[in-house]
Formats: sequence, structure tokens, C-alpha cells
Amino acid sequence: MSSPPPANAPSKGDRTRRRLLDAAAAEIARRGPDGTSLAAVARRAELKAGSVYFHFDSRDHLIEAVLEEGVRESLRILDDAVSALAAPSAAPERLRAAVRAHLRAIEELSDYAMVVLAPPFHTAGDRMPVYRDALRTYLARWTELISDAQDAGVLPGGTDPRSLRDLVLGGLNASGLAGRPVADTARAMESLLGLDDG
Amino acid sequence: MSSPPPANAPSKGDRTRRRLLDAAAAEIARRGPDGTSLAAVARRAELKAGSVYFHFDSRDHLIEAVLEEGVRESLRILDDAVSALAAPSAAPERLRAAVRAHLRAIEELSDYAMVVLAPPFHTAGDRMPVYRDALRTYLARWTELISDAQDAGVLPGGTDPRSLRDLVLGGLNASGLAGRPVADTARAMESLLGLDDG
Amino acid sequence: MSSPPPANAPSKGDRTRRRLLDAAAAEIARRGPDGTSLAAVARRAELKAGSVYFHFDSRDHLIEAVLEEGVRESLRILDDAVSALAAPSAAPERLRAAVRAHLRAIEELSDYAMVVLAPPFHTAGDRMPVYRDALRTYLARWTELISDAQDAGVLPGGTDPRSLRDLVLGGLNASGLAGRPVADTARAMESLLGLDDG
Amino acid sequence: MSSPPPANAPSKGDRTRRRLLDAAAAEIARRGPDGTSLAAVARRAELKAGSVYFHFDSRDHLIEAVLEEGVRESLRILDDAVSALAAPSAAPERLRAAVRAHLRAIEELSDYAMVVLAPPFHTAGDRMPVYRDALRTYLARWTELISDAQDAGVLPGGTDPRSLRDLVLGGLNASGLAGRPVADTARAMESLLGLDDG
DNA sequence: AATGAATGAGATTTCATTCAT
DNA sequence: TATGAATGAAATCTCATTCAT
Repeated sequence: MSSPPPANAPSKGDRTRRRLLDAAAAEIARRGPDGTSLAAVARRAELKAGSVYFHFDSRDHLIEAVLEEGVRESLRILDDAVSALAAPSAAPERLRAAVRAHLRAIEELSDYAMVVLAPPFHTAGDRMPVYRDALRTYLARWTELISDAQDAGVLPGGTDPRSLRDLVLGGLNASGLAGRPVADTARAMESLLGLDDG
Repeated sequence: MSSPPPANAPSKGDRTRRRLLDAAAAEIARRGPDGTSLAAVARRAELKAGSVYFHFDSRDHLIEAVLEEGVRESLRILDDAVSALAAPSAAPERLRAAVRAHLRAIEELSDYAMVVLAPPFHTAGDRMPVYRDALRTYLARWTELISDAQDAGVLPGGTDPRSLRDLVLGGLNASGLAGRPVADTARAMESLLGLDDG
Repeated sequence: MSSPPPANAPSKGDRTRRRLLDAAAAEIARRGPDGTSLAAVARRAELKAGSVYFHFDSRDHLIEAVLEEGVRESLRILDDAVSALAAPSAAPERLRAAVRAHLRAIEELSDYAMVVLAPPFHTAGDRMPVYRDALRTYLARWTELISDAQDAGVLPGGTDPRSLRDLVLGGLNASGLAGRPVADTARAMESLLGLDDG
Repeated sequence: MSSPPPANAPSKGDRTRRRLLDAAAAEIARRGPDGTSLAAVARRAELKAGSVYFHFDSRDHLIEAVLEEGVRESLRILDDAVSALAAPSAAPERLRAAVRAHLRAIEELSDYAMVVLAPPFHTAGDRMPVYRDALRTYLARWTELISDAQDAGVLPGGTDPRSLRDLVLGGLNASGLAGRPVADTARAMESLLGLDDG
């Protein structure tokens, strides 16, 4: 009757799962992980609350999946950007690429992006090891970039690179998530970091 | 029986109210406004949940009181610091004082401080006009400081001062709330802002 | 492709049905009729819950089938044992054969056996007429055996035979289902009933 | 306004708790532990389901409390009966007192009594340590009584006393819970145990 | 000023059942 | 024959709130 689906096409289940993740990301972006109810997610995904359990073990697993995907995708964007540079590239160049990649991630991932904010006040991470590990990886990558820039003399050397990293990422997140124009934010941050002259 | 309380001493009710605010601040800092339950706050304040209603109209009023107090105190610390400068003081000097005041607020207010993070994703602000207004005032003060520094040529001029403000406050918040040493954070931020040479 | 199945061989459907009955019996034995969920039965039978409906009309029908099969098989074992006696046989002899048959049923039927316990508290029977009728038949057979033994003077005469029957069956069930060695239980019961001297 | 309550009067909470235990006992007696829903218990106790949680931590805790109380009361009745005998009393005398006490417990405790049935199929005991321990105590008391009777030559000696105990208790439970007249059941059991000539 | 007790609304979760494939 | 996907009803549990004491 109906033509066969093309190979590799996402199954119905895959599509529903995606709808659920998107819906959850939207809710989390608006109400935070703790304020996100399954009912609201299900409604947004046009599903009954009980049906969610066919795709995820629990509300917490669904939320963790969203958070983890947010960081994982951010990491992918970051790594792609840095490795796209003509090797070998200097530390400042890599740092500038990273800044732009992070802002691009916030822009492209929209609802999924807020996770990288990692605000210390939702203890979510405690109960969500997969997310926590992904976040650690992402932060470690940044620490390295910052550290290299310090060694290259672009950033002040006497400071714990993690302090600098939090300063940079915290700033980008706040500005990006507040909806400031990305170009504006990027230019300002690059200026503060002394990267403007490319 | 008991000796009369000294004039101006906080009444028992005042003291309970304070305990509740502190308990709520601690819970909010750990679980976020949406994850904070009355029962948890009451337990921490060594009270029964029902008793909270003798002191606050509702859970939301209690939470709003905490958030508002956090911003109000931060504003007080900021204003005190800036007006303590020998007038007339230059824009960079004022900005440096503000940076240090903000970090001091995070340090002193501890649990109350996280509110200034104002992460865009808890819609808390929407339902809490008193808090929202206080936050606006605080942000406006910072916008002015940034704008003045731009006019003085210390900060890049072509950028929306609010983007810069979010960059700075977001960075300070992330670093401060992550528990980085304040001196470290202050030095790093001042270096980025080109304020180190006093 | 595949060689034709031998006549009378159970079809694939028959085998699945059997797996389901066994799985349900095991669950019922462990959790009781009310605590038995379709999902658990299906899992044990290595099937998906929905597939059960190809073999049974509903969860209740499946459970009733298990209960009914348990009593029906017990009845068969009882009748076989009694009719295997050299006719005409005396009442005590028949009673002893019945005791041993009942214990053998508990042993052989394992998970299916618990049904004869007929504990008054699972109202299961109410909604399961087929099971209820089978159970009545089984109990009636026992009442007759007891009554005959009373007439023969082996058991006290002034008592309602159903009281004695419950005493005997209840005892055998408790001991048998608790996993006491059948020989032990049989000897003890026969001793109490004054049947030892064969 | 209202006269003060007499000292030692049960508080409102005590009375509600009692109502809940009674309601749960009634439900358990009819549907078994696994078939007993909180909603049904609450309805029977004329309470809203949520209110149950003011008195018990969970459905399981409520059910365990009922089971435990059933065994504890049975034990009390048993111990009272045995220790009321003129000391020193012979083993058969004590056994007869125990039989009657057990039947009296079934009668008096009505809904609470079914617990001593300990049918192996509600794994309840596994998750309910308090109940399990109480049950063990009760069974141990009976094992001792049986063992003494064996030593005194009233009961067959070659058998594990626990087999005999299960035979006796299982029989009494089945008959008692089936609603047979207690006098009938008692007389029949005593006759089987050779205790009639007391 | 605070507690004990209860409610009602809603949250998460479970589960028997259906149906297209 | 069996699975994947979904539903709707009910179950357990949480929680803000109320009110008598």
C-alpha cells in the first residue's frame, strides 16, 4: 500500500523520542530542570504523560538526556571549530575560535544550550552522572585552551585558569542567553581578551 | 519572671522570620526557586510547614522576599562602595570599586547572592514584581557604570553597554558562585577590563 | 524449507501458551493473583506484554486458566490415586491414598499447586467461575472421603466433615507449601489421623 | 467551652491512626496485601488518600503495621493463655491452651488475624522486616510447644516439630478463616492431637 | 506564635489494554 | 505470531494551603 521507507529513515519511535527531547529542552529552558513537569513536556510533544515512559525510564532520565545532549553537541561544535583551524595554530587563534564556537552553540542549540550555564544552584548534576561527566569534559577542554593562552602570554599568567575559564564562559553564557546579538557579544569578549587584532 | 527585652531587640517573631529567610535562601541556593519546597524550608528552620503562614502569605512571597533581599543588599553594598570613593572619582576607579563590591556581595551574602545570577530560565521573576524591580535597579546601576567607562575610553565603545554588563556580571557570578577565590577572580577581571594599573 | 511437524506435536502457539501459563503460575506463586502483573509474566515468558493478548483474552483469563489448571490437575491426581486402589477398598485406605495424592500434587505441580490453598482473602474466586467450580468439585471429593472415614469410625463423628476437611487440607497445604519434606508431612498427618498402621 | 478530655484519652491523631489500621486490616482480609489500595483504605476510613501520609510513611508501612499488629496481638493472646495455666502445667495441657488461644485470636482479631496464615505467596515478608520478625517469634513459640508435646509422648516423636507445627497451624487457620464454628474446629483438632481427655 | 491534622490539586509512575504493522 | 507504540485509568505520593486548637 504505502511505499517502503527509505533506508536509514528514523523510525516512528525515533521521531517521538526526538519530539520529547525537544519539548523537554524547551520546558527546561523556560522553567529550569526542577520546574519542568512531565505533564508539560508531554503536552508540548502532543503525547499523554504515561506514554513518555515507553521512551524514557523516568522524568529524571529524560531531563538528563536533554542536558547531556546539550553539552555533547556544544563539545562537538567546539572541537569542530578548533580542529578546522589550519594546523599548527597559535593559542590566541584557537581561543578566538572557541569563543565563537561557544556563542554559535548557544545560538544553534537554542533550548538545549542553557545547560552549559551549569548554574551551581540546581543540584541536578548530582543525580545525573552522564550529564555531569559530559560537562566535566567540556570544561576541561576550555581549561586547556585558557591555559595555553596564558602560556602564550595573551591572558594573565598568575591566575588559576579555571577562574579565568569561569569568567569567560559565565560572561558568554549570560550575554548569549540574555539574547544579546552574538556579533556584539563576540566582539566585546574578544576585545576584553585582547584578541581583536586577529 | 523574665527580664524585659531591651528596646529595639528583635522580637521572637522577628527572629523566626529571619530563620525562615535564611533557610529559604539556603534551599534556593541548592535547589533553585522551583525546587524549593515549603516542607524543606520549614524543616531547615526547625518549624512545621503550616507555621510558615504565620510569617509569610505564601511560599511564593517567602521566596520573593529572599530574592529581593539578595538584590537589595547587593545594591546597598554597591552603592556604599561607590559613594565611599573620594568624589569626584573617575569612571575606571568606580568600575573597579563596583567589581570588588559585587564579589564582596557574593561572599557576604552567600546563599542570598545567587539571585543576582538572574538566569533567564526560571520564570520566577515574572510572578515576582518586587524582585524584578529590584533586579532592574541593580542592573541599571551597572549599565551606567559600564557606559561611563566606555565614555572614558576604558571599555570598547561600539558595543551595547548591556552586552558588556552581562559579560562582566555573568563572569563574576560564575566564578564567584563556583567558589573561586575572590582575590583571584577580582584580579583576573580587572586585568581583562584593563583596570589593573590602578 | 522446514520438515513438516510430526502429527500431534504442539504447535508454536501451543508452546508459547504453555510458557505463558508456566510464567504466570510462577508469578502467582510468588506474588499472589493480585500482585501479578502482565508485564512481569510476559518478561518471564520472554514475550512483550501486548503479545499475551494473542493467547489470552485478558490478564484475568490468563490467571484463571492457571488457577483452574492447578485444581484440575490436583483432582486428576486424586482421582487416579483413589481409583487405583483394589476395589472395594476401605475408607481409611482411601483417605490415606488421598493424603498422599494431595501431597504429591503439591510436589508435582509446584507453582500451580498453591491454588488449592484457596486462602479466603483473594477474592479472585468471585470473578473466576471456572476456577471456583473446579475448586468446589475438589473440595466436595474430599468432604466425601472425610465423611466416609467418619462413618467408618476412623475420624470423630460429631463434627462437620467440612471442618475436618479444612483442618486436614489446611495442614497439608501449609506444611507442603512451606517446603517441608513430603515424607515427613505425610507420616505426621497419617499419625494424627490414626492411619499409620496401614 | 468544651470539657477537657480525660487524661490518657487517645488524641484525634490516635483515633485516625486506629481507623486507618482497621480499614487497612479489613481491606487486606478481603483482597490480600497486594490487592489493597490506599484509595480503598482511605475511603473506608473516610479520609482522603493524601491524608494517609500524615500518619504513615507509605502504603507499605501501613500494611506492615497491620500485619505486625496482627501477629503481636496473637502472640499476646497465646502468651496470656499459656501463662494463665496453673504452673507447673503439663505439655498437653499447654498445647490445648495454645490451640484454643490461636482460635480465639482468629475470632477476636477478625480482620487482623489472617496474617498468621503466612501463605508463602505474598512475598510481603521480604520487604517487611518488622512483620517478619514478629512472625518468627510467634512460630518459634509454637515450635517449642509442639516439641514439648513430642517429648511428653503426646505427639509423634520422629518428626520435625516444624512440620507438625505447620500442620496444626495451617489446619487451624484454614478452618478458622473459613468461618467454621470455633468449638467445632477446636474439638476436632484436639481429637486429632489426642488431647480430648484433658 | 506554632502545631496537628486534613484537604485538594497535581505530580510521577504503573499497568491493562488496543491497534497498526 | 509477535512487536512497537500509544492510551486512559488508576495508583502512589508530594505539596501548598487551611484551620481549629
